[in-house]
Order: sequence, then C-alpha cells, then structure tokens
Amino acid sequence: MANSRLHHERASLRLIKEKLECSKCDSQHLCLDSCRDEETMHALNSVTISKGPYKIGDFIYKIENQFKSLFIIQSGVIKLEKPLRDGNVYVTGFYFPGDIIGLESAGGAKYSYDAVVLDQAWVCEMPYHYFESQDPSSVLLKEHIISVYGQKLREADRLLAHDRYQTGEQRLLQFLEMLCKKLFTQNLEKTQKIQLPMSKGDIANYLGLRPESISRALQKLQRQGVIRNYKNAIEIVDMKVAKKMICRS
Amino acid sequence: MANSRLHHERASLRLIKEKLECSKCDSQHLCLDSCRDEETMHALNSVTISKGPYKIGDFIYKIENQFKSLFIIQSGVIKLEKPLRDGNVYVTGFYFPGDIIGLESAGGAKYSYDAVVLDQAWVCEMPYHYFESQDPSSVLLKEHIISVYGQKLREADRLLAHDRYQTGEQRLLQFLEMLCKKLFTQNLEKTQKIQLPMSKGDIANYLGLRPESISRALQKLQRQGVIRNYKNAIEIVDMKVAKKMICRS
DNA sequence: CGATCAATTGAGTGTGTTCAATGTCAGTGG
DNA sequence: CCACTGACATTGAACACACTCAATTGATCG
Repeated sequence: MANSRLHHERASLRLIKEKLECSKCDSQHLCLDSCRDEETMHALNSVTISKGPYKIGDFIYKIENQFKSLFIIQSGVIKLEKPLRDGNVYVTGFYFPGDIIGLESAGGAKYSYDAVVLDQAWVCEMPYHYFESQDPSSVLLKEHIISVYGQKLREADRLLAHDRYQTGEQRLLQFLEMLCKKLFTQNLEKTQKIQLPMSKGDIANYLGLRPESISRALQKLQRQGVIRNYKNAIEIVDMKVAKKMICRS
Repeated sequence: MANSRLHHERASLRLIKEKLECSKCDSQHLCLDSCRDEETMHALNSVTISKGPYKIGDFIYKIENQFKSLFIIQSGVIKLEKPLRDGNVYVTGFYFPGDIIGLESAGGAKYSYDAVVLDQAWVCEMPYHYFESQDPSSVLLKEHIISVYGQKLREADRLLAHDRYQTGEQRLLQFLEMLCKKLFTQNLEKTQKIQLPMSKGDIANYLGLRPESISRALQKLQRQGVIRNYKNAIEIVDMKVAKKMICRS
C-alpha cells in the first residue's frame, strides 16, 4: 500500500511533535498577514490545531466527508483528486508546505476532492466555523482569504489558457520548473535534481496526458540534453534552455 | 467597431433607467442571501450603484484599470478576456444576468481581464472597499462571497478536467447546453434556438479550439441532425441525443 | 460599390492517443 | 534465496483529432 519511493526521510522534513505557535509558522502569509496584532495571533493560535504525522497514502480528508476545515500544509506533499464514475481518478493539483487546501470545497456541504498524502505531512487545521464567527480577527482573515481566492482563480484561468496553447512537452517542463520552485525554496537545496513525490502517472493525469506521452517527452528532452530522467527523480540539466522551451515558440 | 449582429433588441432586455432597489433585484442570491434583514438590505442598497446602458463593445472595466469594484450583471452579456503579448486574446468566460464579475481580480491591484459587453448591459457596481469595512452587513456578505468563490474554483477545476477528457465536439455541445440554460432561464423562452451573443471565433477561443474546428464540428452535428447551424444562431434540434453525446462514450 | 471581417471548406501535417508488449522494481511467500 | 506478483514505466506501431495554411464565400459597413 504505502508507496515506498519516499521511505528515505527528506532532509527537509520537520517533525512537529506538538502544536506549533502561529508566530513561528512558515505559512503566516496565509493567515497572519491579515493582521499581526497580539490579539489576532492569540485568536488564531487558539482556534487552529496542528495535526500529524500523516503517512503516505493517508487522507487529510475524503470526498464524502463533511466540509469542516481548511488545512494549511506545514510539511509534506498532498495531492487533491476526484474519483470518476468510470473508476479513473482526476488529479486536480499538488500542494506543498505553505499551501492551503480546502478552499475549493467552501460553499459545499462535503469536500470536493480526496486529499491524499504523497510525502509524510503535518498540517494546521483551521475549523471553518471560525469564519462564521463575528470574532474581529476572523473578519480580517475573511477579507484576506478573499484575496487568496482571487489569486487561485487567476491561477486556474492561467492554467486553462496555457493548456490550450502549449504542447504537452512545454506543460511538462513548466510543471517541473514549478516543482523546482516549490521544493527548493522550502529546502534551500542547490541541486536541480527533483525527487518526485508523485508518480509519473499522477503527473500525466494532472497535465492531461497519457503516461506514455510523458515517457516519450522525458525521453526526448533527455536526448536533447535538457533533463535527465531517473526512475523516481528528474534532474534539470539546463534550466536556461528549459525556460526558453516553455515560452511560446 | 460595434458588433452589429445584436442590434436587434433582445426581447428580454430590461432597460433600467434608475437605481434598482436591491429588494427587487434578480441577483439577490449573490448578496442578499447572506442576510435578509431590513438593515442589511438598506446597507447594500446604499453602497451599490446601478450603471448602464453599456453598448456592445463597451468595457465594464479594462485590464489596466485599478481594481475597485465587483459588478453584478442585471441584463446583457459580458465576456472576460486577456490580451496576450502576441496580439491574440484569450477569452476566459462569458457572463449573464445574475452572474458576478470582478471576483477573479480580488487580491490584485488591477483588474486581471477586460470585461467586454457583448449584448447591451446594465450592471450593479459593488465597491470593493465595502468589503474592507467593518459594517456588520459586509461581514456576513464576505462569508457568503467565500462560498461563491468555492463554487467558482470547483467550476474551474471541472472545466480543466473536462477539457482533458472530452473531444472538441463534446465541449462544444456542452457549451451550447450551458448557453441554453443561461439564456432560457432568464428569458423564459421555450424554443431551443440560441441567438449567439458572441462570435463563433470567441467560442472557439474559449473552448481552446480553432474557428475552423468549430465550423467543422457544427457542420458534422448538423449532418447528424443534432443541431442546426445558422449564421449567428444555433438550434438544438435533439437535446436528448446532444446530452448523450456530451457524456464520456 | 469595394473593403473588411467572420465563417466556411479543403488538403496535408503533426501531436498525442490507443492498444499491446516488454521492462523494471519492491514486496511477498514458498 | 529465488520465483512470483502487481504497480509503474517504457517502447513501438497504427490511428485520430485538431491544427496549419490557403482559398473561397458571405455579410456588413463606409
């Protein structure tokens, strides 16, 4: 069951044994940016719950669960996916430390996706009923969350636009570059070798391609000397060329 | 400049000469649903501004304008699009009476798209600074808007998923069915003949296809007796078959 | 009336798919 | 320890959908 590719503990893994003070959290931009006074910090600190560790294959929430909370990822990697009637699944996104999940389910009675752990994770649970309170700190946070939503909508539209005008190869490169940013700003690593937290099948699914097409694209890029393709890792040999190839020809 | 295809006034066109009372607005589900007491209604009524008529080709807002307000569409049709560096544009959506636009720009300094009028429109402007007030009515509205955002995100993800696994023909049919719903729930028309408020080129752009592909798909569907293709209109002859064709084969 | 833009139609091309076979690796049980 | 299993990845060949490029038609407008 457990995907063994990641049994090697990532150097970056922070093992949080108890509730992390909001003032020490890496994801303050998501909530504390709304207001940084003593009182707000205390309110947030008392309403949020640190949870973990979640193991590979665990669910943070499942699609049939009642929508109750947002989750901010403190460590690990999580994918959101929706099972389809025909037995297939549709991978809708990958999330990393500092990201927030659950926003996409707001306004519904249940969660809209399964949140599956890809790399051992700790999360900060923020009960949604906090947003329904008249607490002054929540009022400011609501406003802030709205701007986060705007960003997410723009990102979704950007994806739609790019998916239309880029080849599979370009989307793949763009995905790898995003992965670089997400993983390396967190880990402060210098190398560009990416240990893939997700299967190549998941990547294919997310990018709207077949696993075969991903294989062929990776193989072609390797022949061109842009990347190196490993079993569960990819190394970007020439980031400059890679970035050039992403842009419209 | 003005697209003349719609110079025939649509029967549904409501000419609002002055500010429409919130209590009489058709789009109450977007704002008043947050709270229906006297006080909230009065607060909304005093903060919103009815504007129009906007003519075909007018802009509700432009991409370089400072983000200031959300707009609820009271009548008419509006498209959102973004000019690309290469001179092309990317059409991101079509909006109808009861829809809200501007949400996608929240959190940014400027609007993220051009809002172009496709059919003579009246809108209700809701200044964004209202959301930054501590007014109790705005607190409830904020919460409501968050659930609207959740819906929009889910819709965006659904689009992404469908774009991946459906053919152009299926997406086109799905688009036409959506148009039916949007236009006919508003107009109470019985016929399934759709006067297209947007050009077929716009439809192609929105669906991520070439105009030629749209032409060919429409022609094929007409041969099959599912639709009838007119210059600026499309008639769905057999909605049952159309719906069947939309589903995954 | 010519100019312009949208829509259509045709022929050839290409990217990604489908289907099927093979390869690789980790875990499991004899 | 080795053979078996199952999931994931790779490779090949044939095919299909949508694209590109180009020419034509049609409608609208000055």
